[in-house]
Amino acid sequence: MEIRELRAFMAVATELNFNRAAERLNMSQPPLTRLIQRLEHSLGVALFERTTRRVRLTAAGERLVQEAVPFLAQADLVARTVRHEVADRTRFFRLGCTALAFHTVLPEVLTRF
Amino acid sequence: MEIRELRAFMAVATELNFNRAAERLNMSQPPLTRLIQRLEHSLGVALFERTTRRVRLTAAGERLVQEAVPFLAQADLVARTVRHEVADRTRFFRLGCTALAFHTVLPEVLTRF
DNA sequence: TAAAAATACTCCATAGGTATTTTAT
DNA sequence: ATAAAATACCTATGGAGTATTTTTA
Repeated sequence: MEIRELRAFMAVATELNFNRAAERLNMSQPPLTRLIQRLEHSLGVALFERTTRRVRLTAAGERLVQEAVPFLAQADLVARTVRHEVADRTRFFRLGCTALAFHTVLPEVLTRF
Repeated sequence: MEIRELRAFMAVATELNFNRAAERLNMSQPPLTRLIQRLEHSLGVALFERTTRRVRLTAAGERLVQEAVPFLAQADLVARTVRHEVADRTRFFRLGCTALAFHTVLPEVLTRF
């Protein structure tokens, strides 16, 4: 189970149509079908009941919708949190020096960081 | 950011050594290095400070450890929950029939499910 | 008969492995 | 000098696309 697969799953669960979901995901329908098949295989569970006319969620699929929404939200939060950690900790500063120092003292000083 | 990458990250964060982490993950060291590089790139953040002698977590890396542990636990929970949904709903039964019915009535009955 | 999912098939990207290089102690 | 991460390179797996087939309402 990968995050990418869950995003694809949510697109299909929302549209209940593989073609439209694929378009929304900027991919074509066959790869999306295989992505969902792979997810179903890795979970050992059918997520959709599909005929060529209708796509419906199975009970397991309904449950996954409930689980995936907060889970994907948490995934976004994790990424944002880590990025912010850097923003909070990184401080920029400018360092000026004379033309002479530029190729004498400066290189040596910089190697210490 | 993918779940697989986070698992690899946790292995390195735990071992603080790419070779041992790779072994633990049943892969070789170079692909692991690239996996971590990809994760760092997708987050836009350095997670480790590495020299050839020492691997240390950056501030962002420390933060990701804190985030990844419960996140991966939730990922496992999601998968288990979905699988259980099926276990709870799926009921097996045996269906016997005569040799004659096997190729007369039975096929037609089964097509209704 | 038409709309939509699945499959077949091809191609390319990328993941993984082995060998090598680089680097810090 | 050595241990360990990074890089180069190659191969093969698998991911994406196009075209086609299948299916059911």
